[in-house]
Amino acid sequence: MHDIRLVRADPAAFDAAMSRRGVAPVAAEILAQDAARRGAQQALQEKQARRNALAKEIGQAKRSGGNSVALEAEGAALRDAMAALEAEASRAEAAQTALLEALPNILDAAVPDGQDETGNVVLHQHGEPPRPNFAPKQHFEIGEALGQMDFATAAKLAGARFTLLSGPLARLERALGQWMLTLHTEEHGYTETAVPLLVNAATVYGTGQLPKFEDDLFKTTDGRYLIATAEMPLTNLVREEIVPEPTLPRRYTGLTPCFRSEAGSAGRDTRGMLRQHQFQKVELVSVTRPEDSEAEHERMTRCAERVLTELGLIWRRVVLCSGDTGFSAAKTYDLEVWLPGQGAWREISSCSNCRDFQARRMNARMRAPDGKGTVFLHTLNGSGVAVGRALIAVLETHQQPDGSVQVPPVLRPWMGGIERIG
RNA sequence: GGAGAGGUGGCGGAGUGGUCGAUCGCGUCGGUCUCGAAAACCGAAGUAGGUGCAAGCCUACCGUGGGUUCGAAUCCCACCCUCUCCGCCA
Repeated sequence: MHDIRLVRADPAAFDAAMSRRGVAPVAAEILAQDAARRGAQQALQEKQARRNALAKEIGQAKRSGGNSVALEAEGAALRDAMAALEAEASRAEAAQTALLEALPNILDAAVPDGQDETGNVVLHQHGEPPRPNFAPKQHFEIGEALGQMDFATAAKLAGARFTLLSGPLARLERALGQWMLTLHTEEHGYTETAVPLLVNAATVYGTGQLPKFEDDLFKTTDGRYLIATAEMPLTNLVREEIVPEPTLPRRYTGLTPCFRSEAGSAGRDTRGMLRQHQFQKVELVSVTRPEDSEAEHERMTRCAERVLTELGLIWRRVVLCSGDTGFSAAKTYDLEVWLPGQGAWREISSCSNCRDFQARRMNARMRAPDGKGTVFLHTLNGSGVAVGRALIAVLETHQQPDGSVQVPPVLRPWMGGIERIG
């Protein structure tokens, strides 16, 4: 959500910022609604003031036994006049809000221009894609050969885009999640948080998936939504709060299933467990003072990168271009991992600085430094990392010619000490 | 799911149609006193919108949204949430 004052102050700059997002100019219409709202509100408030004065006079008249018939008649007329003004004020406000809440966040100046993912820019690479002396398999070939990854049975249970893991692979998924959570809580200062997986509309609105992206979510019969990411509940922890500044930054992490209804709708990645309706993810969320979010963004991304490094994966950091950056984000780093079986870089983490965009939607604030009023917090979220995709990367990266898979040393304590699967 | 009670300012808790944005207590902040502190006393202190160069002024907000009324924290309706008891249940 944008600050209307930003639009008022410089409509052209606002339209220019939106044009980077491919949004047609909207400032003029926003300002028209704003003017209509203010006009109606001003007139309404004058009448409200008169109504309050009348009510007092009538009260006094009645107490002293006087006649108040004329005053009451004026009040009745006033009430009717106010109804129209009130309707106009709320109509204009709703129209203005509808425009503002549908607009994506303003991009950071450092975000490169580009239409789609081909415009993203690689900033850093860790390791080189290896050239193994055997033909590396894709994760589903490895998992199915092991007899521990079963898509047919998952389809029987739930349909397409679900995965059934069993035995050591099921345990490997658990080990990955447990190890990541422990790393972030014990070494990165995040607070482990167990959250509801079903959330209400206000929560979904707060992080920006509503109202525009409702179709991407699973909705329950009672009007709730399955979380698409733990970002939703974790970020909304500060919704409608005025957070004491000394408690910032707040860093939350959680391991949750994520549910995405849109996954697979484009027909991409139809084989394997890369793109599923349900997957596990360890999420990182930070809430900071405005001046700290940029540094926090770097820090958060490094926390996610450490996960990949310690798993022995080949990865690179990419800054998303204007056309690929998500709705709520001002700037996003994707971490891409090299998948030897697929022979491609694939996203395994996405770390975004949303600045005050979500905080405005949530009304999440802290006291202003000068003591006058409040300022909106900054929120950030990142995968630390996607567990399902980490499983894929571990399988493809550490596969052996005989079809077995080496367990990365950091996971062995979580795997009962075994060094190899298969 | 059934029955009942309740949601008021940071917290507790008054207030059941008219100077109530709201008594009071606690907590917080500033001051007086003190060598310093405590106590005591005095004072300050919500959020947002509109308007104004500003000081300020106006408006809204007593869970949320409607309604009744000249006037609603107070009456009516719906919804949300909390608590107690019963039932069911991992």
